[in-house]
Amino acid sequence: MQNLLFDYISRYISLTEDEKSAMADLDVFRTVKKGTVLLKAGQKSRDGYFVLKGCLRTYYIIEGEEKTTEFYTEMEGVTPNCVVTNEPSGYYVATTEDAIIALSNPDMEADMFEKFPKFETLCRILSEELIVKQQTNIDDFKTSSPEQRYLNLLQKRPHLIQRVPQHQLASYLGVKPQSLSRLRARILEKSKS
Amino acid sequence: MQNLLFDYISRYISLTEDEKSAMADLDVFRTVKKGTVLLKAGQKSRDGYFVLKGCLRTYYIIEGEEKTTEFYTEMEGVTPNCVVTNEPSGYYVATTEDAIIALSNPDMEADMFEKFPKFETLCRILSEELIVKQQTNIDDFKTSSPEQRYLNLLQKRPHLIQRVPQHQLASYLGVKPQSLSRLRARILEKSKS
DNA sequence: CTCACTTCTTAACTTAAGTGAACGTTTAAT
DNA sequence: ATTAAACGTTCACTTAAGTTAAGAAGTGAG
Repeated sequence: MQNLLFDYISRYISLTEDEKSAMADLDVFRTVKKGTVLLKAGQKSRDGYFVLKGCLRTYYIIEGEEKTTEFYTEMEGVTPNCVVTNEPSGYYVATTEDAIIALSNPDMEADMFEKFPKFETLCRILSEELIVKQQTNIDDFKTSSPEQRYLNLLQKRPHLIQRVPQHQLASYLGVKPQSLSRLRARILEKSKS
Repeated sequence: MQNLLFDYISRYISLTEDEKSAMADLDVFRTVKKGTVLLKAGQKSRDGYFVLKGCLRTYYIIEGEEKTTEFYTEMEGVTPNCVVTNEPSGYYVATTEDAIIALSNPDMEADMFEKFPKFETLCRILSEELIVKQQTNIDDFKTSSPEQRYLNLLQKRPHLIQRVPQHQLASYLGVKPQSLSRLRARILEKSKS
């Protein structure tokens, strides 16, 4: 597990043995069973989650209905709004599979930043990269129809379609499960002719 | 202008006179006429834009149609994807009004980070904040209908509706101009009864 | 192993957005 | 000032998503 994380970080900055052992001392890894809710809407938490294995899902409950807004798989991380704003979380975070995650929190980060300024650079770079990814994401969503979004997902994250329940996927695509079924049937129909 | 920017930054970190004058030396301010395209899709640029006055719009041209994805007004900034990824820009950036903006670019930032590490902290904090804002944004969009989005906008950025042409607003809300007209008529009808 | 529950799909009907067109109004260019 | 272009609204029609309901398939708890 350690190595997965080190390899990931090494893509951005080089790590000395000192830095690696400081990270190891933090004891950040957790194994989490499928279906575990890590954070509930309305709660405050200081924890960010980085997925080493498995899948996390963020969702809202609006008028009794779950609205899935994102899936996080290997080498992706979530920092819930509450960690940054110190207000109650807007959404739930749960595992959709058995998972291994790394936890982070602002205090831990501040410590690391002080000891190893390099980590702050890492975080800045990761943040900037994430901003671009998020922007691309929202732009793709805004500029395409549910059908296009599904085809897009099929291209960009084909594994997701296998890995997560259809009704969560539907909600993620911004439609009802029935519409996702229909939309897939429609696509299949087109590809025949 | 300087002071607007300093005041904004002071919300996050305190600035010494040294730091202020280093910033002043950068000569970042530009006045831009309404309708100016600052960046075209397909181009590479190293410039980020921070709006001091006026309004910027980002949009795609997809199958000959403009798709507006965001408006940036006072004290909001855009860093086009190309600045971070060094790939061609996905979208256009243009002014919708006469504007005063501050330019930034990675080289300038790197210089400042070296001289004043405080600025890297500032950028990290701003980035983290932006990530949360973006997430909230996309979540709101995903979990609501065009009508709800319009009502939401009416609450959160009422000025935008006055400031910006309807067809750009429609596109921003994910519908055609005709649908925005209809949707507004529908809302008006409801509020009567 | 069975029963209950969740999930996925299909169908018929309703509602809202897309499309194409018309028309009056505003804006911009010459 | 005139004229063309762009803009916003309305309408009739088409298409796709929401809703409600039903049934088949898969899953899990006891």
